[in-house]
Amino acid sequence: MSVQERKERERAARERLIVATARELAEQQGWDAVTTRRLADRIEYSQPVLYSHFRGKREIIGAVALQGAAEMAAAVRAAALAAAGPRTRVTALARAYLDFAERNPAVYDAMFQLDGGLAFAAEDTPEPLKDAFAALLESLGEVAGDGVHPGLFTEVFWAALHGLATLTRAGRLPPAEAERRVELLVERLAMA
Amino acid sequence: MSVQERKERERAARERLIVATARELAEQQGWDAVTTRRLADRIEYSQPVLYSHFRGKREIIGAVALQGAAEMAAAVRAAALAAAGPRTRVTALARAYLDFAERNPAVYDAMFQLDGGLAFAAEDTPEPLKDAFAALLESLGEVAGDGVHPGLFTEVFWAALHGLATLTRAGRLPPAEAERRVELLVERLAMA
DNA sequence: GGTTCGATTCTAGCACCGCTAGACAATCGA
DNA sequence: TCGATTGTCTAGCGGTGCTAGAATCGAACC
Repeated sequence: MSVQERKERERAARERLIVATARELAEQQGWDAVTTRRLADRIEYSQPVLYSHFRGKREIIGAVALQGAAEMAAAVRAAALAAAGPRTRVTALARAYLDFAERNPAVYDAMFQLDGGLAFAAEDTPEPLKDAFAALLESLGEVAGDGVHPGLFTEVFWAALHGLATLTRAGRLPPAEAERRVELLVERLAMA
Repeated sequence: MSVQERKERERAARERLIVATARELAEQQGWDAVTTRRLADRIEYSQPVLYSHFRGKREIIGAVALQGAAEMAAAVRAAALAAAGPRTRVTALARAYLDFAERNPAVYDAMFQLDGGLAFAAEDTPEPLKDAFAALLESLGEVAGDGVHPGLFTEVFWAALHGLATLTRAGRLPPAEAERRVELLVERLAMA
């Protein structure tokens, strides 16, 4: 009985170790460096062990993505909570979002650039993903403006943030004026 | 003399064939299917021939990206030219951009999602890329609004379009309301 | 026209990838 | 203590991007 439970605990711990190690390796050297061999080596198990926890590499990426979604939701909510009015709340939210993307590039990639085998905008979308969107909606909905559907507005605002995040990180936009771009975006999109 | 020229022509033709074939294969089956072996097979040459034209696979992706940038610039300009006022011009531009991304997903990926080894927002940025941005700037600059730097405004608008394009295609945004999102974006961002 | 020689192309192979079958070892229940 | 079950590993498959060196071709000269 207790033996069974101990095994399950150990197994769960190992699974967390795999995800944490994959994330760490990805942040350190990029997702290309996250090979099943290297990952297995780091957790000090052989390759097939990974496949007893996950169907394959993409599912590991998906696990990192879910973890990231939860953290991002928390970060966004924390930033929004610390701000006073709707307008400053949106600015804080935008900064928090972009800050998260900049500080966790590999996790952000797992969430939005790589194929983690996750469903989006569907019934079987995992809870953390839906919640991350909900976190955006909470603050953005109140500045959608009259007659504008809050969900639709959130999608547009989110897309803009996503575009800024990815283009900036890919070197497509000069980093120097990132802050001015955020200000312009909020000023125009958010109806105070 | 003429022999040398003929050889150069043939060589240039083969290079175009490589790029066109890579693009075609990528659009048909995705970039994952574009392996050096398959590509070599399709052009009816052996693998090493590819490496006498390009340093590696990433440079082939880069070549497709440049081709795509030129086409996108043309598409955007054509759409803008056919529209009357500044506001309708911007709407037409946005639709043309998203339409290009949707109809040429592999090319769009080569331009913005994959590593084609191209420099951006720098001195050594290839001409087609600078020109594509210029095409956006031409129409977007006139709706930047008072006191807003046209370049900065273009960057923000472009980022929003890029976000919509990528999130939609990745299944992160429901395709049904794409048009409404464009309308909302233009309505808010563009100062008529 | 035959021969030489340089440019061009190919064959074969490297190290690595994601993934898996089957051998082996450790652990549990009787 | 023994047998069965569970867990883990070794070894290997077919694939990847890329390259060294062999082989072939074709242009130029005698």
